[in-house]
Amino acid sequence: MATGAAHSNGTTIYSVAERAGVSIASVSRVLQGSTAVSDKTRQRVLAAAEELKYVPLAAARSLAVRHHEAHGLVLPELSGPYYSELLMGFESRAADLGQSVVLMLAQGKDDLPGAVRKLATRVDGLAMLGSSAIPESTVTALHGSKPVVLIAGDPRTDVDTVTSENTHSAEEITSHVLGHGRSTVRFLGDPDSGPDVRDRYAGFVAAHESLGREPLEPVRIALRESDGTTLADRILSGDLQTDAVVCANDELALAVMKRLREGGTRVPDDVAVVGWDDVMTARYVEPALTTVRQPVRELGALAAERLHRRVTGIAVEDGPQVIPTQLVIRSSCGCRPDAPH
Amino acid sequence: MATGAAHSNGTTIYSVAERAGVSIASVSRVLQGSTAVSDKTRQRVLAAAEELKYVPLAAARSLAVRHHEAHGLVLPELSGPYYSELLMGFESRAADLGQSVVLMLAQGKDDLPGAVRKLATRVDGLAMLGSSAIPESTVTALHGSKPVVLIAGDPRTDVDTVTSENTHSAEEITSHVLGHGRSTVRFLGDPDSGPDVRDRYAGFVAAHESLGREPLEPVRIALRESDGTTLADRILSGDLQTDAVVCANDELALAVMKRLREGGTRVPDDVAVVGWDDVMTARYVEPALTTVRQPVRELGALAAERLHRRVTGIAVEDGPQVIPTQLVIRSSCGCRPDAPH
DNA sequence: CTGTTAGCGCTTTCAC
DNA sequence: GTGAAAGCGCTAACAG
Repeated sequence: MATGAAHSNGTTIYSVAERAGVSIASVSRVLQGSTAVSDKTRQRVLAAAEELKYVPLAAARSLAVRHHEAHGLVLPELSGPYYSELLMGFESRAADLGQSVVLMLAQGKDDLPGAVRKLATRVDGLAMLGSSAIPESTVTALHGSKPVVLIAGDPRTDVDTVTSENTHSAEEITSHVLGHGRSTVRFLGDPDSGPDVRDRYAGFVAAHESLGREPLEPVRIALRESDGTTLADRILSGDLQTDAVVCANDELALAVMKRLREGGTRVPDDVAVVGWDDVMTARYVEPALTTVRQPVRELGALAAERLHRRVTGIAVEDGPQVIPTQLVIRSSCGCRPDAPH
Repeated sequence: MATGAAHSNGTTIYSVAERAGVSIASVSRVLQGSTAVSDKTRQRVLAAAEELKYVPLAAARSLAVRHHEAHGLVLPELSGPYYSELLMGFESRAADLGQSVVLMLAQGKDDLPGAVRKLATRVDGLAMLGSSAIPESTVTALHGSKPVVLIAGDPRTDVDTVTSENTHSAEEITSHVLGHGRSTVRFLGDPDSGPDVRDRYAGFVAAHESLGREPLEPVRIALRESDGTTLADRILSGDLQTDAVVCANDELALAVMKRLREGGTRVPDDVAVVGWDDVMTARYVEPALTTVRQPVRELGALAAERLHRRVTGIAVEDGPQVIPTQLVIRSSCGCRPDAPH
């Protein structure tokens, strides 16, 4: 075989071997930290590799070893701090484990299943977010051929899942609002948009029931600023009656609160507002937003680790992994600043 | 050669060929949309591929064609909306161009140059952000072996660069503040932290000079919330005198403004505050933040496209590419709400 | 139009 | 301990 040129650096295992005066097998051995190699050979190879700044071509290595040392991650999109944090956690842990991460955003792909299958072709496994943007069928189809871990999706028995706690925290924050003496508290968000919103609504319902109260139907709107504004207008116009809203995320809560105040409604006096996520803005607004903080970065890290264990075949305790969240009491719920509860 | 099993789907080009009753060459041909293939063969192959859900193994293909159909992107980190937007734009355009994106975050890598070299091994080219977190030497080293495009870095002649406009906008926003009759306006941010901050300061200086005023030295602090708070304390204590601050980003501006108000200083009456980026929070705070909006997503898309052109050898108009920004006047500069200028 | 075959760069037996 | 050689799955000449 010829001493192939080409490739990024231009240097191949052949160049290194030649330079070191050994066979490519030896080069491969020392670079893989493999078995017995004489110290002399090792030195020569190391030196040559260093001088040539040799880095094995990933594709060639992948083909030979039949894995990619890369994790796939598919997220709906990237707006807001949630996905970014998740991604940071994921990338960080993946990198620690020596895995590259190839990222794919579902948004704007017209053939998501196809794109995912193509993605699967260059990674050892993939993590994907459970949401309406990423149909469960997509993960089901993959599972069996490649390890998959579902993030913030439905706990399933057939696929690894990592989630942050939803139901209990939702019950807690709802109870807190109810505890402020509110009578008509509404849940803002569509339980069908994804497992997390669904579970938060479940907690909302539970809080009511444990007090013997009748929970209201959810107000099914998307978790975007614009939807919050529109909704606030409905409250202002008297179209929707309420004295407290439990929002499925902060973006929504913030938008509602802002518009409500612009319209002359007092928050929390007239209507209390609470959110979910604890985004940066939450503590900047007046009144500061009561919300639930999720350890999102950790969630991402966990997903990467879990995936890696599956890929490498390390035994993994089965079952869904759920990590706890934290209620953050500020003022928008009716508590006074710096004097919660 | 045996009919290899293995791989994600388990199906290889051999399985497809066998199933279709043709040679692997024919399979490859129709799948590459290559030259003359009989309609009959095409149908059979297509059918077989479909039934087997065959997707070529990326590594094998890469090795054969000697490119990866993937773009690398290295970012410092991912907090705040800036990088996320950039990434979304990049991913979106890259996907449109049929490129996967493998992402690397500089943060936390102790051997960044090494990591980048390894990354370079699995992509056709990479885009990286110009910042102090990613030394220019890193890109210089790569350039020559792989196409590189620098985002928001120093316009260089040896490397492709895409940037959003800084100096002129900075001059504009500073002039605006000066126009409000402020006498001691300060620039918050470290010009040495990166090309963008440096250019913004240059605009700050220019604004002063064109009015025959003496610009103050920059207050060199990092663009983080905590640094803003600390700085606001210095103003409150009288340690630092000023009646207007031009901040190098919104996060900083927001933090300063918040602390100032907590300390009883009126914004904008006592001190005006303006920022840069137009993050979500900017329009939620009271007073709403005057700032500069950057088309960040577009910047990312541009980077992906430029990179792709380089990779594929399409002729590219040389020279730095800079896209315009937009001054967003709200109230924190001294303008009254809904009655700018 | 189609099949055979020679690599792409790397890992890994298998002999020596 | 070390080299020769056989693949990994795919593409691209090269003959028919």
